[in-house]
Amino acid sequence: MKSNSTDPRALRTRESLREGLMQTVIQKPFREITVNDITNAAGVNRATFYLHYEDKYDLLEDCATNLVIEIRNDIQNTLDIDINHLPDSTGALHYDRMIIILTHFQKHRDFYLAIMGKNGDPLFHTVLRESASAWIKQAFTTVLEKQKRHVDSDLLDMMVRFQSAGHFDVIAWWLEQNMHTPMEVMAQRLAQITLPPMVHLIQGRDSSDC
Amino acid sequence: MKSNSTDPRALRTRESLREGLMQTVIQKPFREITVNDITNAAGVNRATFYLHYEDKYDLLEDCATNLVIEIRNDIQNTLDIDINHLPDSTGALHYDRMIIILTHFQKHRDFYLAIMGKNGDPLFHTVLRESASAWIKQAFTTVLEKQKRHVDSDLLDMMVRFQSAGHFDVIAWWLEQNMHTPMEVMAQRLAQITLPPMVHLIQGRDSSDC
DNA sequence: AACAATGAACGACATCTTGTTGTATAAACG
DNA sequence: CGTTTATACAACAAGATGTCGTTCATTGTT
Repeated sequence: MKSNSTDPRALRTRESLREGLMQTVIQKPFREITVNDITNAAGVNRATFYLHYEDKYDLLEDCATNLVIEIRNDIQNTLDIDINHLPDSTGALHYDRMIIILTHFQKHRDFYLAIMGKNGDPLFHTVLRESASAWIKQAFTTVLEKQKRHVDSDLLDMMVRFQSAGHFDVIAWWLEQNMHTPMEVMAQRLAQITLPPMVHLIQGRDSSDC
Repeated sequence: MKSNSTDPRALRTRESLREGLMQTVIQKPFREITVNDITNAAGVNRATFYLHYEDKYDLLEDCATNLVIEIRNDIQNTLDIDINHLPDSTGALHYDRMIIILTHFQKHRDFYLAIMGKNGDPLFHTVLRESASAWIKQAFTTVLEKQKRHVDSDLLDMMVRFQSAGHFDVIAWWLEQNMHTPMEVMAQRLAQITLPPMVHLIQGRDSSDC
C-alpha cells in the first residue's frame, strides 16, 4: 500500500476500491481487469487509485490480507478458547475451525471461485496459503511440544506446506463443485486427513506398519 | 493455439517462442512480460507471434502442456513397466516415479521457480496440477480395484485433489529451498505421505485407530 | 528445376492502458 | 475558524495491443 492514512475519507475510499475489485473479479478474469474497471465499480476517480495503491496487484494483496483478518476474527469470536484448548487427538477443535473457515469461503464464494481458479492470481493464493501455513505449523508444534517430541525442522516445514496447500486446494475444489458435499462432511474429512500425517510425524514411522 | 501447422518453419517458430518465454520468465514477473519481450528473446517478429498464439497466456499454456509431455516421456522411457507394475504397498514405484519427476523439476528449476511462485501465473499451475490429478487418480483407483474396494466418488476426488495440490506445492517448496533437502529424501517422504491416506481410504477408518 | 503456396519479416495504424501532473473543490482535523 | 489533506477532473506522454498490407524467403509439389 502506498498510503495507510487513517483519515475516514481515505478509509472509505480504500474500502470502496476493495469492494470494486471484488465485484469486478467476479465478472472478468483478473488479468483483463484494468484500473479503470476497478475505479468505475468503486465510484472513485482513476487518479485517486494511485494515491492508495501501486497497481491492481497491490490492491489484491490488500484484499487478501483483509480476508485473512476476517477469518481470524471469525475464529477468535467463535472460539475464544484458542489458547486453552490445544488441538486434541480426536480432531474436534480442528473440525470446529474448519466449519468456521468453510462458512467464510461459502460467504464469499463467487469471489474466491474467481480469484483462486485459473483466471485468478497467484499473489492471492500465496497470501492465503502462507497464513494457513502459520496456523497449521502452530498446531503441529503445539502437539509436538505437548508430547515432548522433536522433529526435523525440514520435515516439519515440508509437512506444513503439504497440508496447507492440500487444505486450500480442496476448499477450491469444494467451491468448484458448487459445495455439493455438505459442509459438515467436508470439515470431518479435512480433520481426518490432517490427523494421520500428524500421528505419522510424531511416531516417526510409517503408518502402514499397523 | 491459433495455428497448429506442421510446417517446419512454424514448428521452429513456436519452439523459439516457447524458449523465449521460458527465458524471459526467469528475468521478470510474468505479469510484466510483454509480447515484445518474448519475441525479442525468441528472435521473432512481434506480428508473427499473433499468427501462432492468442496472447502470452495462450503461449504459457502451450509451454505447460509441452512440459507435461516431457515428464510423461521421461517416465515412460525410464519405467516402461507402467502397466505391468501396479502401485505396490511399499510405495517403491511411487518412489521411482518421484525421482524422475524431481529430476525434471530440478532441470528446469529457474523456470519453475518463477512460474510457480507469487509472480507466476495460475494457468500454468492449473495445467500441471490437472495432469498430476489424473495420474494420482489412476494410481488410487488401480489399488482400489485390485483390492476390490469401492469408495465414494466424491471422497476419492477430494483425496486426489488434496494429494496433487500437496505434492505440487511441496515440490515448489523444495525448489524455493534451493533443493537443500536431498532428492532421495524428498522422494521417500513424498512416497510415505501418499501411503497413509491411501490406506485410510481403503480401510475406511481413521489411521489413528492403530 | 521451376513453380505456386505458405509462413515470416517489416512498418504502420488506431486504440487502449498506464502512471503522473496541476488545479479546483470538499471534507476532516486541531 | 483556519489549515491541512483527500478527492475529482482533465490532460499528458509513453508504451502495449491487435491488426493490416506488402515484401521476402522457404517449402514441397509438379
